[in-house]
Amino acid sequence: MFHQQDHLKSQLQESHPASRHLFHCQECGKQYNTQLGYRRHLVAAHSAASGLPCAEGPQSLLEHLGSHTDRPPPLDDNSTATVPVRERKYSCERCDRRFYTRKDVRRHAVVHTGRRDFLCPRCAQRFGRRDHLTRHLKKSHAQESGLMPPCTPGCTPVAEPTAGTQCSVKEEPSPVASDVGLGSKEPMETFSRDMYNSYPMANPVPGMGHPHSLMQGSLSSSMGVARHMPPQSSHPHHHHLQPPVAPQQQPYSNMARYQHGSTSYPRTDVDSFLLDLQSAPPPHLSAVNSSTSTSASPQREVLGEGVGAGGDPHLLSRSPAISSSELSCTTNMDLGPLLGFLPFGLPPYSPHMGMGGLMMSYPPATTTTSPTASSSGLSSQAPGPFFFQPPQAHVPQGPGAHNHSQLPQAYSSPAMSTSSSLPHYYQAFQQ
DNA sequence: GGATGCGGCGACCGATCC
DNA sequence: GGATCGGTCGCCGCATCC
Repeated sequence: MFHQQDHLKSQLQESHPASRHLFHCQECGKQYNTQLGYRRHLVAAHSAASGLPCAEGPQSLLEHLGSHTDRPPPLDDNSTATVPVRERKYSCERCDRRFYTRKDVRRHAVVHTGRRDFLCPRCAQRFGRRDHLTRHLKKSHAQESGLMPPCTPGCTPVAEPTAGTQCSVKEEPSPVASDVGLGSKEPMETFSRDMYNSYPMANPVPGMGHPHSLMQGSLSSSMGVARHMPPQSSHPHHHHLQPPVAPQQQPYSNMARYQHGSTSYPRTDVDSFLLDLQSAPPPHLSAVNSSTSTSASPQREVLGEGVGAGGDPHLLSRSPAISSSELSCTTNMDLGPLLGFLPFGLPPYSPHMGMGGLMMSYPPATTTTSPTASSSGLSSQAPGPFFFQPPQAHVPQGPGAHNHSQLPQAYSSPAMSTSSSLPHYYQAFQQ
């Protein structure tokens, strides 16, 4: 669909969003809105005679141009004078480090949050980025499993329940992040990262037994999340409960695409979801939360509160756009206290970690599912080995069963209606 | 020297704009 | 409907650590 030039254009415009019509070719007089267009023009029309310092051919010139964009323009600009210097326009709020794109800033945020959401299913080592886990798996565990890395598309995690599973530890930000972020937009970012980077947590330690056993009556179910994902949802991007009976049918590729905050989420649904989270009442852990977590994670506060503590039990699930995996992460159970005792190299649990508690979500042990979940038939979008256990205690399902009218007043607070889309989670600290 | 952390960036995709 | 925007994913190279 899109090619390198298109993407380059996007990227360049991202770096220079206000630089439309700023690129003027002094050789032919053509103007271009974007640096990319101008570059392409240079490559296509003036690559040989443009006086570009590169002796490389046009084939590689376009790519090579990027290597020059950090440099100041030549003082005696005969031809390419108006090419602006590519600057690291996007800076990190916490360290003032600068990046070329916002996405780099976002990814960089992990450095400050200390989040390591990606857990190696074989050695329980955690990584802050998925590709790190992938690389780790390829390098360190390739021969052990003889399988494709769990996070590679096409894998069948459940076919390899313990090894071939992409794991995500819902690790909340480190104390550093908590400290730094409080003054800024860290909470939102933290949550956004939860939303985006959370992956199903398969059993990371084969010796731990069936992961389901850990979460009988998981927080997810106790919170009533995903219980009412409209099985007949007409939205193609809606994420549905994963029928526990066939989790292996979910290609990871599908999961990844939607689980990480794809922009495909219906805006309205995300809005309502954000609304719910942001307007959640003050921290008050639900019974489940209190029994499994001692940290006062804002994330959990919101999530736990919204459902478990008198809040709308449909808080999370009310937004059908939220994938089951997302729900899994947002309803993560803080297993820090538990895992702190487990001998696989996880950092000891510290109640002072705040958002840094190790959180994982496991699929429930039982295979009893609501007809809704089992019949959703949308396993392709559910995360690999991970799935939701619809709560045993059901609430009325079907359209209208979870409309906003049932929400507490706070959930419809207009003050929280500023968020407009899921990507804006990140914009909270991008701007 | 290998593993890991990190940034750069290409590929791809869905949403939105025009 | 094409162009554009904004997002995730993952590869690569480099730096650092052990």
